[in-house]
Amino acid sequence: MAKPRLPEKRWSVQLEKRIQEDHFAPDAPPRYSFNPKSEREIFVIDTPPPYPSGTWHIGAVAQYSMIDVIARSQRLLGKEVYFPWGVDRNGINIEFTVEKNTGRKMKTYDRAEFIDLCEQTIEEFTAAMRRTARRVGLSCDFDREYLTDAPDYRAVTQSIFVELFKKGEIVEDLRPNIYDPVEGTTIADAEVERLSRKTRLVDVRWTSEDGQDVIISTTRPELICACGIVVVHPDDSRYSNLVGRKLTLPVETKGRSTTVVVQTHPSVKSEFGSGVLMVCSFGDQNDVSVFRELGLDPFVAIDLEGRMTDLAGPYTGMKVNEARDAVISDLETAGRIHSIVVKEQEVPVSERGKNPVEIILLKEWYVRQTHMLDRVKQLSDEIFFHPPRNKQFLLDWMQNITIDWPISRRRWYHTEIPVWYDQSGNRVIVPPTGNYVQPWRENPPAGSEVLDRDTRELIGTYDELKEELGPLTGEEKVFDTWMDSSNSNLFVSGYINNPELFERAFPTGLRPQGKEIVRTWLYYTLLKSALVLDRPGFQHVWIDGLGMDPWGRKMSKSLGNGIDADSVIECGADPSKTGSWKVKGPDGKQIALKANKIGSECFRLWKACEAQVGDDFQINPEEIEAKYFGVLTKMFNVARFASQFDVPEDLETVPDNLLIEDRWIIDEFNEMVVNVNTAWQKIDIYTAGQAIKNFSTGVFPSHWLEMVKGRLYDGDKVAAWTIHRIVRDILAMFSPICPLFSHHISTTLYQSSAVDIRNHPKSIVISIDGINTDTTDQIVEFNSMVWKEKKDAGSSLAEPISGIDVPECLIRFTDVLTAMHKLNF
RNA sequence: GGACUCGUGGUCUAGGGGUUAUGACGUCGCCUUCACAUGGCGAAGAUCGCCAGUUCAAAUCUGGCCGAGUCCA
Repeated sequence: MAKPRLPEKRWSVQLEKRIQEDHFAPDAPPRYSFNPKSEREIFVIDTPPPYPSGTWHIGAVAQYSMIDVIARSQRLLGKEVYFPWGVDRNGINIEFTVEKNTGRKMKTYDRAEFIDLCEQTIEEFTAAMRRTARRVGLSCDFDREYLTDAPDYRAVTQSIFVELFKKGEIVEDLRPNIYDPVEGTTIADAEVERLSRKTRLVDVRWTSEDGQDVIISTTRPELICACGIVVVHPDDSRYSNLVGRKLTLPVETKGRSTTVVVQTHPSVKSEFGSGVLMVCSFGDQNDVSVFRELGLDPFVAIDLEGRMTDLAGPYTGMKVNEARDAVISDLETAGRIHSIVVKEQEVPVSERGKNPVEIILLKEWYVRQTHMLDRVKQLSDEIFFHPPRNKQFLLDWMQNITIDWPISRRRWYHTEIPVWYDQSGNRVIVPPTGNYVQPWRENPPAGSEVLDRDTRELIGTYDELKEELGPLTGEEKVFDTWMDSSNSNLFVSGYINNPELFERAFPTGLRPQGKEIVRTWLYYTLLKSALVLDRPGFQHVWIDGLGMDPWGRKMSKSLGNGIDADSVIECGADPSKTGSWKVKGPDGKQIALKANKIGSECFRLWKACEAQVGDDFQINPEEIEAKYFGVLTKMFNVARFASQFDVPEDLETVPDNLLIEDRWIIDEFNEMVVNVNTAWQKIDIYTAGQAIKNFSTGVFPSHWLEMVKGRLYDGDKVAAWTIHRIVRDILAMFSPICPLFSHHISTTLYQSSAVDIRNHPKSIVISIDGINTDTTDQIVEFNSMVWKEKKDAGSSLAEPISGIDVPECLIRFTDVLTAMHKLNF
């Protein structure tokens, strides 16, 4: 046997790691940089900028590798791909981390000092994330890294804010807001989640003006002071005599009427409690909508610190929980408690802080959205969704939207709202486009404009009016981080910073993301693109499922079923470093999973071939190794086998003396090429992966290779051409899925890297005379039959056999099959 | 409580009115060492979650139920 040019006997994670390190070495050529001036079709991917929190969830890494597969396959199709590397660094998470690390609450710090601490901390996390990104072979343009907390990014967020403010799409208003009293900030609907808690459902006896007793159930007795009305269901005959009567509030209050009137409302559930509902400003979203519907004036019962206001009379100044206890005990003393039941209740809490939220009247900034929902939906009809059914998540969410998007937050490590107020408070100053400003610590830059605060009418330039504005007050509030994130497509496509590129790149080529953030990231982005440009934000939206534990449950700390990304990627990176995972199963028992070798290429191959886009996928390292490491080994061995035969100088020109078996395998290969190419164009990773895997580990080595071994060993140039042409092209098509693997083999065998190829392999033009759609099945069937015969006869495959005829349908393959099996007649 | 998605051999998966229901992993038996035991041949293993309906015909369509998951109230 000639010496194979691939010296390694097999694919290994050690080898993978060496290739990876070379590939991303500081002095390695920049293979993946984006050229905005390129003549090629521009394809911008609006990658989800990960939030550096210390660990990168394995499901997210899997998803990110698939985005890389898309980026690489689009390059292979000849497009100029911009696969940005962005990091999302704004937000309350890092503030919490700093608070936890230092044991000090944010508001005890000097603002500038706290911001510096956040920046340092997030930079450490970011560095780890950059390493992992390269380790899994992401072909991002790392040199153009963008950070959402950097001045250039924040400038875009602020500029878009100013633009929308001038257009009247952003307004300031006093409205009920969801508020986290512990963290002291407003949050949006999308940031609320529900936790199950034990709550006391208190049945309180109220009395009407004519002396009737009425039982009203409530979990929020401390809010009786904010009760604006009592309602019953219009069909509830038990209470029809009450409607229109007045009830006396059962607790002491201050500065308000001591009675409320009873009315009917269809939202009341008659079977809940006594069927009588007190509506307070604001116990929950239903209260908000009833208040709005009936045109009631809300009472302010809870202040920004989460304490009761003067309205609560004797309870003024108490925290909500204290007030609840006090009210219950006073009601008890007054004999007004009918009963108390402890119930499981779902309590709305803030997603980040897990604190029970309150609804509070606050002056905040809003992006108007309720008037845009139809338009956003229309525009989204122009976008291709992958898979189409996942569009439903977006539609469902949009159907639930009833209020505008509150965007101001009372936090610090976020993009500042770029507004100053003049002395009178009637005029605002906003910066010119492209500036990043921090109003809490600086004055407006030159070129700022002065606008009427209500009408947004331009009054003049800041430079002219400086003197008459009086001392300015800078806005202290900041933006919801989704205000930054929802610009990501505009930012990466060149909006504001590169108009020439933007012209060509928008709507952004692709938004890939997980389905769990459809209601936030995707929706807000589409809303922004609609408000700013009245255009769809994307050409394609690719919505993937979530990575689950081996039993199909969400991975979470509380379940103890998490699997760390690094442990899978580094599994087998040196022989002593095998993987073992202790995971809590559904029955609560610890289960140990073990694997010897996985690595990033195997991990990527698994995700590409295992899960259709959009479905949740179970992550089980044992299975990844068992099912996919062997595929890499097989493909590696095929290439290694080929590498012992000289590579023809011209792999482009098709030899005119191909034998029938060569033309047959080329015909099979051609079919695969077409399938893979079509799949890449449709952003269908699964189909492409399956097609490549099946051909490369199936009929190609098992049948064709066995047929032509003899010719190859005899130095047949035509067989060598065929094997090298096919292997070379397979590597190109495979490079999006396993780039390091393909890169290594292709550079070793063909002196040029598969990952640099910018045109998809084409079908090889040949005559298919003598080959039809059944040929492959017939060959497989015949070969299997002969192998079985030999096995049954107890002879080795290398031994001759007699008594077998080549069937009529394969008559043109007689020579090759006879030689292959050593058939004697 | 609601919406959406999903239930196909032990595990994962394809298919989507008529097929001997696809393939992979695993299991079992046999073989082999000339690229590859990371290989080859073969076997066992599925009433396609349950029930009803539509139809000449249902894993596939419809409805209900059960189970899982995600999201929401």
